[in-house]
Amino acid sequence: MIIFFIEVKDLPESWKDVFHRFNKKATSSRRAILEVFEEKGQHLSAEDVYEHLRAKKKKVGIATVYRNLDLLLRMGILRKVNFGDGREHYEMIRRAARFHHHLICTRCGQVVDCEEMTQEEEEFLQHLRKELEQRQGFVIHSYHIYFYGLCPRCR
Amino acid sequence: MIIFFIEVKDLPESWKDVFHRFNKKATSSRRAILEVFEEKGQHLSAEDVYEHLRAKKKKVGIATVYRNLDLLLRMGILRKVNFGDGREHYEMIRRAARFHHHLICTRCGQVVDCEEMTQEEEEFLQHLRKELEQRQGFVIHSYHIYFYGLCPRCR
DNA sequence: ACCTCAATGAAAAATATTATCATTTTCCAT
DNA sequence: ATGGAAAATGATAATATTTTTCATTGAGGT
Repeated sequence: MIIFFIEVKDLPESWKDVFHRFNKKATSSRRAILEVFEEKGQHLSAEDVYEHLRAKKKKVGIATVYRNLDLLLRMGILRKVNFGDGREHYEMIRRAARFHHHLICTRCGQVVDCEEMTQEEEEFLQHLRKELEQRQGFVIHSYHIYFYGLCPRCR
Repeated sequence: MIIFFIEVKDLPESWKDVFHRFNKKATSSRRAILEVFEEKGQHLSAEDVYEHLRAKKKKVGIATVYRNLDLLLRMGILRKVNFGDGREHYEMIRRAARFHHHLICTRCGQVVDCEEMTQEEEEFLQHLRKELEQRQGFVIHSYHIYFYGLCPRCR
């Protein structure tokens, strides 16, 4: 019984610890924003997040949304992605580890997440990464592939 | 003598034909913008292009720069690239064919073009493309890889 | 429970991009 | 070459997105 209690209490609380590790306050806005990403998932713009929060009756100012998207970015919880529609989008890196690439329809703008790669693909990219690191003197910590084309409906 | 004349006259004129094929006028602004990309090269923002034009004593309104970047995009001469700095950048596709990836320093924002890939790399990406096309029902016409990390000075 | 400082909301400001419209330029037909 | 129709441009206004300001609120340590 006690073990059960610790489990359900501990799991949703873990973000709090993350904020504390960064000397940031685990405010209700921040938790609500993370909740949106966990529920609604992929690549949301600031406006998207703002709207989803309103839909959940959780009013957070748009400036706070922007501030916290940037914070979560610097904390390494979100990453920026861009589909050429004039606004920045964000997605959880935890999710990005599984859904790595993006396929973008250049006609209707639809964006599809592509699931994880095969072993072979993973190895290839490690190889390419090492080669670029040597050639350019960079330390590469991540990468992102965008594929452009026409979706089933537009082709 | 006649042949010589045709040659030097024809080569710099070829953009004119491209515009005509699209039923667009080969105006001096348009040619000046293309000249900037041919001289200054990679991934310029609208503002970058505008500044380079002024430096060349060629005054083109910023609105015209935006309009023509969009036109050249639709004509398939430029492509958009994005480095998360809040503005769109453009580069020539002709050049993109050789300089394919981008390496972005997440600390100072420096962007490095990476030269063309090996045969092996090219084959791998063709393979990945075909697989995605089948899995998602897309027709993929291009792709773009961004690598993120720290440049030699920031590491 | 209090106190401090970070976080927030509302609104203004800064940036980037697009639309409007009168004027200029291209280019086709003469 | 010249004239005229239509497209392109410049200047500016409008819009969209993101950031800043500053007074007020709230989190979390004591």
